[in-house]
Amino acid sequence: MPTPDRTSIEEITAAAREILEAEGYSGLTMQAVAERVGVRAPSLDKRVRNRDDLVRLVAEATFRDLGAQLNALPATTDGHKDILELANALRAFGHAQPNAFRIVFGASPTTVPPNLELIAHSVAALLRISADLAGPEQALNAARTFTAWAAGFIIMELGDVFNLGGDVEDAFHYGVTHLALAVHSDRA
Amino acid sequence: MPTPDRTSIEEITAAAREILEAEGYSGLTMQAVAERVGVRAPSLDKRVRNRDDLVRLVAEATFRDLGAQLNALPATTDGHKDILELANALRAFGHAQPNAFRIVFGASPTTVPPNLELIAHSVAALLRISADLAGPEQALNAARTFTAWAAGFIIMELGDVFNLGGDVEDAFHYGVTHLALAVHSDRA
DNA sequence: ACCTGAACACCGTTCAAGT
DNA sequence: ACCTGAACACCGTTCAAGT
Repeated sequence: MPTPDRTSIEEITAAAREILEAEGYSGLTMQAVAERVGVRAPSLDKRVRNRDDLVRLVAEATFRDLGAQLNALPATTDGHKDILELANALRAFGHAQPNAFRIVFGASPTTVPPNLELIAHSVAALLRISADLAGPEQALNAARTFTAWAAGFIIMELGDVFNLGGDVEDAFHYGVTHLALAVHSDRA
Repeated sequence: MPTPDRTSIEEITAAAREILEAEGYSGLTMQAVAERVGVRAPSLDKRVRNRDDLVRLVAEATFRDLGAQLNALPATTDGHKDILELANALRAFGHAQPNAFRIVFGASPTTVPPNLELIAHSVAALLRISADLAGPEQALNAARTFTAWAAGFIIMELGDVFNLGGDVEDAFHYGVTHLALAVHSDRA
C-alpha cells in the first residue's frame, strides 16, 4: 500500500541551507534536517544518499543562486565599473551565506564539484567582464585571478584572519581596482 | 603519588597534524590522537581543552612553520622575482599540507586566530616584498591582495573547483605576475 | 512505496575511582 | 598528579518490521 510522500528534495535542501547557516557546518546533521522537515533521520535516505550528498545539494543550490544574482547585475560598457559591482555582489553573498560560500569555493572538508553546465552558466557574467577587460585570449586567466582573489579575501574576512589592523574595506577596494588595472594592461 | 607524564602538548600537536592530513578534518578526532600518542581520550583533556583547542594548536604550529619557510626564502633586489618565489613557496606548502592550510586561512569551520606576534613574524617577508613593490603606504593593502589571491587560488585548486579547462599552472603564473605589476604601478 | 524504531559503531565530554 | 573505565548525549547508517 503506497504511502504519500511527506517531504521532497527541495524541502530537504532548503532546510539544510537554513540549518547550515544557523548552526554551522557541524550543526548540519541528518537528524536536524529530518526534524525540520518532519520525518525521522532514516527516511532521508530515500532522497539523499548520505551526509556528503546533502552537502552537495546545498552547494549546487547555493551556486545556482549565486550565478543568478551575478548574472542579473546590469552590464555597462565600463568593465572597471562592472567588475567592482560584481566583486561587491559576491562579497555581499558571502556575508549573507558564509557557510555555504565556503562550501561552494572548495574551502570545506567535503567538496563535490557541481556539473559543468551549472558552472558555465554561473560564471557567465564574470567571463564576459573578464573578456572585456583582458581580451578573449586571457579571459579565463583573468576570471580565475578575480575569483581566486575575491574568494580568498571573503573567506579570510569571514574567518576573521585579517588581524594586522588597517581598513579591510579599503583593502577590498584596493584589490579590485588594482586587479582590474592589471588584467587590462595587456590590451594597452 | 605523582604519575609521570605519558605525553606532551608537542607530541599531541604532531600527532594531530599527521592525522589531519592522513584522515581529513573529520578524521581528526580526540580518540585518534589519543590512540596515536598512547593514552585514552579523556587524558588529553589535561593538556587540550577540547577539540577546537586541538585544532587551534594545529593551526598555530602550521602557521609557525609556514612563516619560517617564507622568511627563509632568499631576498633579492627584484620584488617581482621575490613575490613569485614566495607565491610558489606558499603554493607548495598548501599542496604539502592541504587540510592544515585550509584551517590557517580561515576556510575551516573552526577558526581561532593565532596571537598577534606570531602573525606579525610569519608575514614579515611578504610585508617586506609588498613594501618594496607598492611602497610603504600601500604595503598592507598590497600584502592583503597577494595573500587573498594566493590563498583563494590554492584553496580552490585543492578543492578541485577549477572546472572550466585551461591550464591552472598558467593561471597561477598569470595571477602573480599581473598582481605584482598592479601593485607596482602606483609607484611609477 | 514510504516511513519507523531498534541497533550498531562511532564521536566529544564529564567524572568518580584508581595508582 | 595523572590516567582510566564507565557513562551520557550525541552522530551517521543499516535494516527488519510496520502501514
